[in-house]
Amino acid sequence: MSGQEILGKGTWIDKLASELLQREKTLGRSMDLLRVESGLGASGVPHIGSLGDAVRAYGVKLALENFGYKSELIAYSDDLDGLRKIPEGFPDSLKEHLAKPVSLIPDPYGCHDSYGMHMSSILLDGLDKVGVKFEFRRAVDTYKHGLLKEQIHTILLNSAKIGEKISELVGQEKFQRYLPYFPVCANCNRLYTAEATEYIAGERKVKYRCHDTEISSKIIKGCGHEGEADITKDLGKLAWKVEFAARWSAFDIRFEAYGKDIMDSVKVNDWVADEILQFPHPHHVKYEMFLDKGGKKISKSLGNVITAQKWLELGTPKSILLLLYKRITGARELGFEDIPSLITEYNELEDIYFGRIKVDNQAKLTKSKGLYEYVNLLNPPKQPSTHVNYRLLMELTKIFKENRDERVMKKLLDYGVIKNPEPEIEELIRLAGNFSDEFDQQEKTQVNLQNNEKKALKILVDALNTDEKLEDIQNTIYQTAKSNDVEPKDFFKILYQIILGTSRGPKIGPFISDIGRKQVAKKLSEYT
RNA sequence: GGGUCUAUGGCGCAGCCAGGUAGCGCACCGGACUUUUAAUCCGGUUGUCAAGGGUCCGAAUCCCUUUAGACCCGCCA
Repeated sequence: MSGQEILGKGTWIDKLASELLQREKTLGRSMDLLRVESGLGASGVPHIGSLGDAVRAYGVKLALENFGYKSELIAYSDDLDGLRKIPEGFPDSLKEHLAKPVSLIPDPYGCHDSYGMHMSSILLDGLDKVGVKFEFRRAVDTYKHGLLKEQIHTILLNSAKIGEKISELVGQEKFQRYLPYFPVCANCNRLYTAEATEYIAGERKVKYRCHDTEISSKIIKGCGHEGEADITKDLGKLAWKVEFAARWSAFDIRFEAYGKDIMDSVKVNDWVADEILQFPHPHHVKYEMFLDKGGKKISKSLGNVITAQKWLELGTPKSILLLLYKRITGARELGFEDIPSLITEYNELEDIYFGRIKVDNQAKLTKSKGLYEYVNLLNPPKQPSTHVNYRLLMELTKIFKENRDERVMKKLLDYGVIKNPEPEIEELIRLAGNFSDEFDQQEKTQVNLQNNEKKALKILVDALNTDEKLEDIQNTIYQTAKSNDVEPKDFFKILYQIILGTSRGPKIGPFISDIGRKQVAKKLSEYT
């Protein structure tokens, strides 16, 4: 035992926050307000990874507050980025807007002020739904109001030095030839095509020429326009390699997480912040990308995008928060099929938190309780909720497709799993139902029947159709099979295949009563 | 070229970041219930934690080396 004390609530979030505090103390900066930042992409459909960045940053904010400091999360939409590619499922009409800042492109669905806002809103909506609070900022306003003008000025004055450093740190040489600033071409409204070559410091203007460029292995035509852009008010933006640094300095950001795909950019930006802008870079944590179940990067074109909205149709907000807070290290293969186990895991954590499950190891107990608190955004409920085994719910929702809420609830009451119908349970039934519908649409199994099996099935159909009260459907099925030379085992299997599309299922007699004898008879008769 | 992650029963994975009894699901075996199906419930078997070294009273966990796989960066963001 190292004798190390447990920090805060014992999670990686607390550890990170305390590292941050330690660092700020050493730097001697004001600690009146510790801002954390999360960058939101605005050019593609936001997926769970983008959400994760903000949710985790919010966790750090909560940890800082828990340590007694004031903190704030800035959610910054990169809506001055140019559109590089039309996302899957979006209209081709966007083509004419390629390379334009996403905040200058009209919303193809007409519901927001721009394409960029449309995309950002999807993410903001996700954050609202899981309960994350933030201050929203937009790149387009930030530049328009000249909030970064001093930083841009300093960066452009030092562009030669920066270009050299970029080459040294990450081997990229283009900024030895061009300024790390992209004006929006005054003639064609395009970004990236305008290459800035000279900074007129006295006028705070850059000279540029709009020419052809290559983005995502596609040639974007420039218009040939030559002009000057005023960095304090004309539209344009810093290149990513230096933009974070400018933002950190202007907004006084003390923490920002980043994905491993932008590791190099962060390395450069840290240097620019420290050495050029004289603003000690924020504390960082790096996380891995979410991959799909085959270990492939999640990408729109592969159709494996996991959005918060879709997730929340299938699982609880807490299942997302648990996923994102349980750990940050390690590569993650992720799919919607993880939802049931996350919900189960949450219930376990709740049991630990309320002392229903004993955990001997003190450190682990603290950590589990802490994780539970973070998943509840440090505002845990006073009472444990009613737990329903999610697997049971999925089984039940698979069986009942009509009047699902009512009938599944009734079953749960019958089984004694719950005492009273509760709205939360109703919600769980809805989610589990969506999940079943989504993942249980197995192809209509072709059931090939022998003559004797057909005959047995016909007799069973007749029996089910009579109004006579059948003492025991289970028994009837069994006897019907036996008296027609069909192995009961096979006969049951056939019934499961026809009714459920699987080769196994719940005890079939009571099950048929539940669904309704006539209804089952009708379905079975299709195969006779 | 540079960088990151991963490797744990037959299969799929958790545990690792803050060292202290190697766990879960599926599969498998046994029992209960059952009219020899199924479901459910109870119990059980399965591991040199990739290999090697180091630190430590103690390592799946921390450090170094090696092997294998995956991913990211070297357009843009």
